[in-house]
Amino acid sequence: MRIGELSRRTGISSSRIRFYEKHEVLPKPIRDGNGYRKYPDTAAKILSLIDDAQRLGFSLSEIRAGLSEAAPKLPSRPAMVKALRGKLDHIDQHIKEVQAPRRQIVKLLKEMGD
Amino acid sequence: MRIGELSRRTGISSSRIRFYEKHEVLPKPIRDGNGYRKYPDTAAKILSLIDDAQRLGFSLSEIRAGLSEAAPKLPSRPAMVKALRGKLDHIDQHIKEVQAPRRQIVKLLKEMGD
DNA sequence: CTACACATTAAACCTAGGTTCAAGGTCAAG
DNA sequence: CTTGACCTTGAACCTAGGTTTAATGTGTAG
Repeated sequence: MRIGELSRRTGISSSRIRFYEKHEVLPKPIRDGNGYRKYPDTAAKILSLIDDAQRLGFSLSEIRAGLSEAAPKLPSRPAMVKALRGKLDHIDQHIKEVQAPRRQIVKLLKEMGD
Repeated sequence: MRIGELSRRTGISSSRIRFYEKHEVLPKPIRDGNGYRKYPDTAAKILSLIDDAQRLGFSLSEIRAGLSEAAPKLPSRPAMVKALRGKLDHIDQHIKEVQAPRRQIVKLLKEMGD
């Protein structure tokens, strides 16, 4: 599929897709005779993975690192499991970090007799 | 106190303090005869509040909004309580948002028989 | 042949949140 | 009266993560 369809399928703008390619987050696709990018169906899955990861708070360089480990045989089970575990740890760490100040706020409110 | 001491006390660089003033996050201090900024002791508390709020994931414009409500009588109880409650809600919302994908990862890992 | 959607590139622009720089003023100590 | 630490300003620069624009090529339908 071409970049426009990939964009439509994933809801990610073409410029963003090119941006990811340029910054080596998304692997370079092959080119058609006319020079157009030609993506395999798996590209949509990879893009969605990237999008999900970003929403989980991963930076593009973290995603790049995680993806190059898990890729190129993208749905290779052990790599996938490892990546998922990594994400889980990342989220849990994040929640922990955010709960310290949360507890402090609760304490403050309690002290204010409220 | 002058900007250098405020910076030392709070661990926030002078340029960052000037940046906050310029972007109306930190109230403009009075000026000394020589034009130097002269801060009251409360400035350190306000700055620390800003710093804490940022670490909780608030943007400067959210902080600006929250602070202008709570300020200028900074430790006015009802405003303070309101601000703290607001922060609490914000954090809880954030945790909620992050837990949806977390559950999905857990589910995926389970499905992979792992 | 023309129109129109779609593709290409490099480069400029944008927001957020700052830092760094250049050119200068102030002030206390020696 | 010079040195050094501190202060002032505006403007340029930086990273992240993109979007927009301009100039140009491609492919298909009427």
